[in-house]
Amino acid sequence: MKIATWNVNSLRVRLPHVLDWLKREQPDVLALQETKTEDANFPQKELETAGYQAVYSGQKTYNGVAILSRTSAADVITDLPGLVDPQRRILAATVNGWRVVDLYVPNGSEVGSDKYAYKLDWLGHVHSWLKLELLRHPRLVVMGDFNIAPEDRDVHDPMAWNEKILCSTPERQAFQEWLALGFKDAFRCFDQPEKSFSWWDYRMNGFRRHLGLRIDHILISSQLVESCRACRIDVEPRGLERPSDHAPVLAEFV
DNA sequence: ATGGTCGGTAACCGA
Repeated sequence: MKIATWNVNSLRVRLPHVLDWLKREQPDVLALQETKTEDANFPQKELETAGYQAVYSGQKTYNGVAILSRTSAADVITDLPGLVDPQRRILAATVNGWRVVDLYVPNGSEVGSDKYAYKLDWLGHVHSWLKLELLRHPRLVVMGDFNIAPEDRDVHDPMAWNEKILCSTPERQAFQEWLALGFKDAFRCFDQPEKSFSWWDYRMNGFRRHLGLRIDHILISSQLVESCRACRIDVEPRGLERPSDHAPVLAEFV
């Protein structure tokens, strides 16, 4: 079983990269964020031709999540009980006996802003729901764009980012509270290169200068830890012409 | 030096 997550920043623009990457990596599951595509315009045909089924929860201009899979997805959820939110950021489905949760966590804009309050509130709601989801589905994967760099080693310049958005203590605390439910950060289950990042700002030549953050994550439930064999970030697509600002993250299981 | 670059959509907003 090979699973992956990728914030594509517009599926329409990135479809060629996604199709190339699917062909090369052949994941069983790929969770996408920021598809920015209404469901009616979802490129179902192109993905089917590549051998992938898709479930999705899209909206125009902003947000949008999708789960691509080789086998069919069941029990699809797009909204949480008690969380009324027009923003399409959540998608859960059962694939091949695995519960897969695809999240596009709010960015939060700036510490102290309305969007920041929304982010923390959202993280709290999802925390409560994940607690239940973990009871229902012992084999649970939660992956996506978390918009949180969990530790200073996940930040190219921790001093510059100190208590800034994506790095603030309340955000990191929320991440730790999720882990405390019984998840492991798959990436940290293995030795990794220093300065491993998954997102680089388009501005300031961020990628070329390695000015990145690790904000895209794969959380795995305890039951899956034993069978996890690898987790890595594939920086290759970030170097392509007209790239997403995020790189895909993959995890492999026996 | 508080900038810069994308994507979507049509003057800016969000990231």
